[in-house]
Amino acid sequence: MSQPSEIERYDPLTIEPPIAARWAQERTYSLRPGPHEAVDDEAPTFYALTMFPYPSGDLHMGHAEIFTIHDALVRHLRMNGHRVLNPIGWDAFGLPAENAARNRGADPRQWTYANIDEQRSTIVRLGYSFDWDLVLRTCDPEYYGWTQWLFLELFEAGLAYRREALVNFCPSCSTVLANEQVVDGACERCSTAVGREPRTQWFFRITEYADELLTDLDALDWPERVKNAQRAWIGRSEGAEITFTIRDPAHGDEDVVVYTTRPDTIFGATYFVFAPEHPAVTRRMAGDDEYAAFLDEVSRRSEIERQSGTTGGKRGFRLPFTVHNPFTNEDVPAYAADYVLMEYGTGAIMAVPIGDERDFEFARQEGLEIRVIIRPTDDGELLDELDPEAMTTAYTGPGVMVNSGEYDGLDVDEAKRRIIDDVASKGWGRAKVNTRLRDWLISRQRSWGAPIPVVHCTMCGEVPVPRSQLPVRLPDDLEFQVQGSPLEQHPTFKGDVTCPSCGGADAVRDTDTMDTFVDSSWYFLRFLAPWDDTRAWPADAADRWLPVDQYTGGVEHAVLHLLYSRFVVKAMRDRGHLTADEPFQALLNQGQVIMDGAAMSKSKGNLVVPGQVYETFGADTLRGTMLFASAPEDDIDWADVSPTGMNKWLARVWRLTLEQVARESDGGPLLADDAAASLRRATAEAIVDASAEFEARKYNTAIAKLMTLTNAVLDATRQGAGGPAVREALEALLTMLAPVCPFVTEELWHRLGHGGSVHEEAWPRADEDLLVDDEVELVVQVNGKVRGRVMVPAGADEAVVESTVRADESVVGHLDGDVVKVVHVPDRLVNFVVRG
RNA sequence: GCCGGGGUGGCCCAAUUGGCAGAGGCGGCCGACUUAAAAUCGGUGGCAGCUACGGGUUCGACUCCCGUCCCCGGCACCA
Repeated sequence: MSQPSEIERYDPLTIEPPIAARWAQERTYSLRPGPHEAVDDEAPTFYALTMFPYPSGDLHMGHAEIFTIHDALVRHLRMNGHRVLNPIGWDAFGLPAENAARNRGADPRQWTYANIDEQRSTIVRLGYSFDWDLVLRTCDPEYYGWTQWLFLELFEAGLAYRREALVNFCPSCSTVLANEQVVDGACERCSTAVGREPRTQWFFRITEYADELLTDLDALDWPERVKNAQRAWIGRSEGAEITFTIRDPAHGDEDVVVYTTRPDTIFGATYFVFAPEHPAVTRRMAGDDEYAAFLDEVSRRSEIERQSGTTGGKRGFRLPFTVHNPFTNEDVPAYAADYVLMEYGTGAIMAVPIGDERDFEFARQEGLEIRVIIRPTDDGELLDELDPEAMTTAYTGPGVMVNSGEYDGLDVDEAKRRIIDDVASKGWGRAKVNTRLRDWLISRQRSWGAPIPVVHCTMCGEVPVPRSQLPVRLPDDLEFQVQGSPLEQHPTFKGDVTCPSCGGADAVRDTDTMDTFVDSSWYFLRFLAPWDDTRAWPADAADRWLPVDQYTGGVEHAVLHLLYSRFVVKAMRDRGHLTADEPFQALLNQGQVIMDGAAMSKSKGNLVVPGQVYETFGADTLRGTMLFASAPEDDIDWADVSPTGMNKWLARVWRLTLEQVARESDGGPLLADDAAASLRRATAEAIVDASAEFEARKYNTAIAKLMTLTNAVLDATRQGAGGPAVREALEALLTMLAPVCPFVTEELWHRLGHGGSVHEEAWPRADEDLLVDDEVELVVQVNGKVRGRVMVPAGADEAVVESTVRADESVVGHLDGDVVKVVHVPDRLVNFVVRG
């Protein structure tokens, strides 16, 4: 038997770095031929993608988790014969770089690239098998020139347009603020109250695709909660638009349209509400100081509420005119109130307190009439009439119409249909589908982003920059420590341009940049050929690889990034640049890495960084710990996991392998036949079990199966014996562990005498013959309680089982009384139902 | 309020979807080796009443149904 002292210690810090360096240097994991090349090959293709990181510093634990899950998937797929596209890049434009520039005078480009270099070396060190020939950074002109191309495509399709919108504006800093820079309604830098200022902004017309974005969700293999979040965000509803009339002796009458999902309740409309900024109201109220004050208060308040998440009560303003309801032919009071939003529907509503909780609350608050127009029913049975005095909330359940003229007695659903028909035939309105999805505001008054490729000419108006002049480069010498926009104030960027259309000099560049979500809405396409300076992506490659087969990333992007990417793919499809309908077929949201039940953060002092782990135990231990801690979708509480335990297991695998190597060279003792047979069986079982777990991407339980196999090897070799069965077990163990712990498995594979890489091995197949049993153990239950177990021939029928049980003294004692029924599950259990 | 995910040994967590409740790990305790310690190795976990609680369906329920409690995450005046 080998003495422990002769066995080399497991020393990951020595074995890992050279292997990592070799993989990076030799481009071991580059896809060859590249993704842009068609291959005549039977290997199935698989596009695996992780949400690319933002380079705000070195990798954190969250990155390590997402990359580890992703890399285990990728390596497992490769071993199963897939041709895997596995690129990596950086989402490199954005506010943190600009803030570093403003606050510390750093050059955002240097700051960003330095962080990317750091992240890149950590990625290499941790053994993630990305394709280093397919790398992109969204802040490179070679990338953002094509982001600008995308803008032009959307512009030409009529999907990019400009209109006025309210933006956050700090009067003291004289700059526009992003939403996250507004804290409790004040500027985060100077605490001045932030105003909402109208400014002309670029939008992408994502609402054009609302229906398709909604219906196509059904076919995606995404977590239900993400699909639900998108459904809620799109917010489709069916109803009607109905025209009411403002009765205003002072300014004249005017038609005003409302949107409602409950046209059936129109006879209960006892007042009318406009959004405070509704043009029909602001026009009439111009010069009214009281109204101006109301508007101001409401806009400020809504900003605070939006930031703090509180709802508070409703603010209303009684308007000096009435509104006429075409159905009841009556004039009702008109209000402006903050609970009606200008951006949704038509910005005006008919208020039905009896049937709408918000209207009910406002009516109570203002002492307005609550008119009963529905008689509740339950399964068609009439219930008591509603009593507005006694009600504390609106009634939104089923019922029949009352006090509703010709519609009295109709079921609400029927009334709804009838009223929509009548509205249309009388010319008072029409059926209408609405969504709460708004067009995507992409203008950012920031300078570390892709410039919007448009020139504003006094003669020609908005003129897109010709594709031949892309990219519109960000100047190298931006001065960030200024008030307002650095791009706007740059000496030449804005003004040094002639109109691409008329050639006139009376033109300026647009000085806004695009939302960074634009950058990330198409990067998965650029990966197909990031070096190609003749096109954004090769269409044939897009057809070959899209949609992405597995996208892995955090839930924080449940709506925006994932929705924008879907929109871009559909728009590009309609422009003929690809044929896929969707960017990401399957989505995996990994859990968070937390600490003691709370999010990790520097300020809480509970931050663990990957370096602390891999510099102590090595990358394999970090990776193994991550995957073993929980299923990929579940959170990992770092306080509950044990890198030490993982490290001990890997050291055990190390020792067992080297002992076997030593035995083979010294000619050590062989296992007894029965020990060898039972180890071979354990190996076959482990292959079957672990393979299933890997297929299901349950890496935590997959590792548990590999630990079980390790224990079987340990058990078999306890007396120092070895032989082919041990080698077979170890080789199966190492190949299956390879996707999780790529370094130690590679090293041990070589120690076992193999010249090639373990990562190029095929996934092991179990010898099925080893798994068939002649005899199986059957559980014996009496009245559902386990009373014993018996050995029976595999596949034994009920008669054989029963006679075996009756011959077994240990259980037969429980069988006194009449056996009423026998339930037999072959090879599993038998249950005797006894009475008496 | 709405939507989603949970509640199983001291702890993290499994359980082929209705079929032996504990796989794997952490920790603890006991033991072997050692002069001793570390490392390594072995052993060790719920009694008729056990899977948050109360009912139900079933030969059989962690699993399905009804009700209740608690925890986490997201959305939230969208007419």
